[in-house]
Amino acid sequence: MRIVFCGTPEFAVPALRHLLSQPEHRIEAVVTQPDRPRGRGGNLAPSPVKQVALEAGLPVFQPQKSRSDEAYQFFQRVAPDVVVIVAYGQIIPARLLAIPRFGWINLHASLLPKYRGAAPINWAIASGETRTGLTTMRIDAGLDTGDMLLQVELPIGSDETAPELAVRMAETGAPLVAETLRKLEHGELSPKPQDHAQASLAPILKKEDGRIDWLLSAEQIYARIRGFAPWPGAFTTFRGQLCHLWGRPGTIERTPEGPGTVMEHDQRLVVQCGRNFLELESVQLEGRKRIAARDFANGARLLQNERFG
RNA sequence: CGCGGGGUGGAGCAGCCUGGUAGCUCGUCGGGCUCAUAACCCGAAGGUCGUUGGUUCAAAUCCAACCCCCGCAA
Repeated sequence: MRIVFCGTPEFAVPALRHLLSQPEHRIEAVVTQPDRPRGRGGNLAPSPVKQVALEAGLPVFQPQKSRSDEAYQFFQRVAPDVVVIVAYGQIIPARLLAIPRFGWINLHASLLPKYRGAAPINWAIASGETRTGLTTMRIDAGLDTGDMLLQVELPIGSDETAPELAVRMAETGAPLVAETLRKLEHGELSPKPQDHAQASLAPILKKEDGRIDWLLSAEQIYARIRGFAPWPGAFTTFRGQLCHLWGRPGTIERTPEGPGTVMEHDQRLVVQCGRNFLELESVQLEGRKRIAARDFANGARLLQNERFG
């Protein structure tokens, strides 16, 4: 089939590479987000998908807005059989959806209808899920509301972080996209409507999502540390400064002092949570490097009953 | 030139505003104590205070430029 591939971040790269390796498909062009400032210097950088596309010698199109006339004309002109869209980062207007004969096929990183939206991997981990999955679906006018095509499940490791899971999911998703296209072409798919009553949202992460609520249990906070890595991470406030934390739940015998209280216990630095304790592994104060919890305790001169938050 | 914080023995920090012989916690090494210990006691080593230049009798401290790290914003 003649394909236009839309995608932006690292997550979309395995799917693109996999399609490139399939002789029965021809990728006519790649659509990705405009080059954006990256890193502290704010220098413009191409998206990971764009880099791969350029290496492969594919034409690249980077519309500022997908609902522009320019974008509409682009798809009209290329007239692909199908558009594959993986983590592109823009909503596709309805008038574009009707252009390709086989429609728009999306790879979404959750077991739809759960975790619709931009950050399904992060929210699945942060919510404490033990399994998740990938779904291929037809794009419709809604946000991840289209009919489902194929689905695979994946377990979430008990200590797995979002970037780690994302790598596994991207690799698992790549062949799933190819299988979806093959069956689509041969009429072997039976699109399945989502049960909208069971839907949940995984909205794009905001900085404030990373702020730790010390009333949550240590297990819940640990899930968020893993799910919100590497950004926004899990942070709190220490002596008026932003303070990122890493750690895991620990069981200790200690008299509760109130949520957020930091204390040294048996050579370990622990923080009381709503239930149980978070045992800190490392700490990063704003303007400083990430350091081991032990080093932090040595330098900070903790006061009795001092707390985070 | 987007805004802001920071670079001090091996690690983490204080000192800088109000220049005047470098301090704290931990670690390392030696010794002691103990049934024992990441515990405790005694002692020691280890620092061109990011770099370069300037001001000064005197600079970690004041001024300028540069390098590196981080937070915010995207």
